[in-house]
Amino acid sequence: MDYSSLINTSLELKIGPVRTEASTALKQWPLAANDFMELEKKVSVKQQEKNALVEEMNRVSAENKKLTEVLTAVCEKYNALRSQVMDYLMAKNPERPSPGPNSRPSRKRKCESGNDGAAAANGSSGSSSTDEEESLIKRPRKEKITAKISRVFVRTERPNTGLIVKDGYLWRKYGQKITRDNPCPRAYFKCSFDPSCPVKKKVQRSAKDQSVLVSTYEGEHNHPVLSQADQEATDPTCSRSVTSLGSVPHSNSLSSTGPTVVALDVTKSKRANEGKVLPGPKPESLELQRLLVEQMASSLTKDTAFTAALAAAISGRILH
DNA sequence: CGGATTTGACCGGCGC
DNA sequence: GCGCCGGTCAAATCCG
Repeated sequence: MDYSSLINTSLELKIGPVRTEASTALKQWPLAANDFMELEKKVSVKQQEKNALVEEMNRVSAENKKLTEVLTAVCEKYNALRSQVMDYLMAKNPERPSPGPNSRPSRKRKCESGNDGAAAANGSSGSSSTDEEESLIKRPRKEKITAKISRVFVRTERPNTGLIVKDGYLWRKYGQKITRDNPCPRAYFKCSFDPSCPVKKKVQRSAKDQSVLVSTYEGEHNHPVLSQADQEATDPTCSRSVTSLGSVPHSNSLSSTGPTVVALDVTKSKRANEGKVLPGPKPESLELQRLLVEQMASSLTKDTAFTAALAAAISGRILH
């Protein structure tokens, strides 16, 4: 990305005309010739400074370009490494996350860690016969649910729209809870399209960035995604792009080896509630460009040499 | 009036 | 064994 092409570095300082004015003045008032000679020298010095500034700006632009490339590479490597670590941890200790001083936040039900949902049902084996019947009913379902876990990040522009992630399926909210590590409530959804569908969904705003909704899918749908007509009947704001998003729990879920992290950004969608998979770097690059322009403008205004040249150009134009 | 949502209570796993 | 915490249930409430 060449920022120099984005910024007009010439700034149209009109230094040239100042020199011609000085030459004309020389002819008209010979007594002031020495003063104008000095002025001419100063103008040429300013011109050199301007060239140096342009050169410096080009150099900084090239440096920024290199840094952006390095940052992109680092991000890619980080994501790859992170998924490898997750795979390794889950393969090494599938029942529980690795213990440690920070293990407290990960103290969750086993079913969330992606494997042992039957343990919860087995825990009630010592109770009454009705409980046993319940656990017999619940056990196979839980085993199914914990088969696949996927996680989806959805950025939303409207923080007050609630914990609704349009993904092409029908969900019924059955609970909401405020968790310890996040001030935002977590909503629990079941698939309501088919009562026998074992899929569950948890939606919670990210603690770090509350514009990001984190939805965690557990299990696999035993029915196809809603048709476009069905989606529009249930939610008129749904669009074709939502249909593609609806396949996320299938296409991005992993086996019990670990969760998948998918970054989705709907801020660029025409409608706020649309979900759309977008390549990450593009909006970031635009933001980076804007930031760079602002920083360059800021540094230029702080540069006394530049402001002096600018003042000379303006005064020359006014005198002219 | 029926389905969806809300919300407080309850259950069970887990760490201490 | 106790208390904390996440997950689920179910009655109450809302809404079209």
